[in-house]
Amino acid sequence: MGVSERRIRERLDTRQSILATAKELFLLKGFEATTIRNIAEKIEYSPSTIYQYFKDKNEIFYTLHTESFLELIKQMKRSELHENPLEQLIALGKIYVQFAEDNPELYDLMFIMEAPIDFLNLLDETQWIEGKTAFDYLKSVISACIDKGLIKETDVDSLAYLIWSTVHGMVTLSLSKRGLRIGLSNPETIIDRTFNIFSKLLFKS
Amino acid sequence: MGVSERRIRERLDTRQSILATAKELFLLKGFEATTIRNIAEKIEYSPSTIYQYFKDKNEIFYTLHTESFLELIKQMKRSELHENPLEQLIALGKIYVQFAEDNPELYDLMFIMEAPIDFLNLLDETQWIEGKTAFDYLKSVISACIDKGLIKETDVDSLAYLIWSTVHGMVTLSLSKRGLRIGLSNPETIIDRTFNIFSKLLFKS
DNA sequence: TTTATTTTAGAACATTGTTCATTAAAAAAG
DNA sequence: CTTTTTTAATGAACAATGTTCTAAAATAAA
Repeated sequence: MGVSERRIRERLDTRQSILATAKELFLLKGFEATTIRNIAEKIEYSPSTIYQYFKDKNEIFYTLHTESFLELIKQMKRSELHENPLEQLIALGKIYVQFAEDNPELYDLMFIMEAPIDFLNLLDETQWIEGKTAFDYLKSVISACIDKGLIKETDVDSLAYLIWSTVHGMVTLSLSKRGLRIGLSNPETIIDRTFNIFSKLLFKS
Repeated sequence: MGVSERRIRERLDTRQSILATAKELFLLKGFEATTIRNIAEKIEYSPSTIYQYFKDKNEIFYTLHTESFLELIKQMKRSELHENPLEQLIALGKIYVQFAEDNPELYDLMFIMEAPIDFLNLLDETQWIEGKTAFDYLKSVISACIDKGLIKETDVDSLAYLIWSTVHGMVTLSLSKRGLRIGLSNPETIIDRTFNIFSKLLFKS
């Protein structure tokens, strides 16, 4: 009997349509402005139905956060087009910044909002695998740089954390609108210029 | 007639007690969890009274944000105890990180939350003076380093933005709990170690 | 003492996330 | 084909939120 299989499929479809609609509305109106009732209305279900597919709003956040990491990792792997690990590392930084600029709401979900991490706590997961995967990838590229003598410093953890912090910092200052209106001469190019200086510092040492 | 003066004083007192209570509750329970009704109850006024002193919740946020900057700037000036601008810059970084660790909720308000900046937009203020003041202070210390030949790079704007981004990045990764659970060997010391590497990079170039 | 002004309170509104009892639908069993 | 059981979806309801509005209380001015 393929009946139960069809039912499982239908359930997954409904679940997916909830997620897709949630994502669409989030990107359109932001997280705060998107309500369960909004999502329900769009997929023509009652609000309470959504709670049969997701425990609460945080679980929707968490799921989208996980999905978004798949996309980020995919983008990050484009850096492998470069042979030189140094160029690869620079490409990685640019890809990361680009991803954040292209998907500010998703970036918020992945790296700023508390909801996904709270949900992780609920699951008793000791590791944040999505973040760890991306971080490990960064570390592997840095290790390659070290192996080829392109970077003097050898503490990979700290180096990776430094690089991540820097790009994350630049990106979040932009997203939170703190990078503007502080008297910069060319605010729109500040990330590029800062990125270049940082690269120089990193490789000339 | 000192009557009207007393009334003005009383109004300011009430306003201040609203702010103090708001701050106390924010620090205690976080922003989301603190409601207008909470604040009202604590100062033994009705919720609607608060709206005679503040336009809305965002104005309370904005005012606390401004107050907090006074405290941060005050802390930052402790760096002047050092003679050497290089040591001063390092002290500045440590003070900044310390401030964020000591006052995570306030840091959120000052550098992450949208509310204060939204309120700035409402006021048609083209400049974020609180942020600019702190940023200008950082730039002055960097300029001193450059003048003494302690840093090779000369683009002060970018250098300042780089340093700010890096410490801001480290701090926000901690506050959003993204720095843990990614497989670091000693997560509790990562900020210190990263800070040291960054200092080395900055001054040996 | 009366009038005017300012300050406070109380009730009410629209929205929010979420729950729960009930109904509708579908599948399984007879 | 009918009945029973399981599953899915709904609608009403709850408590809490920020905020507004009208009326009352308190205070100052006349």
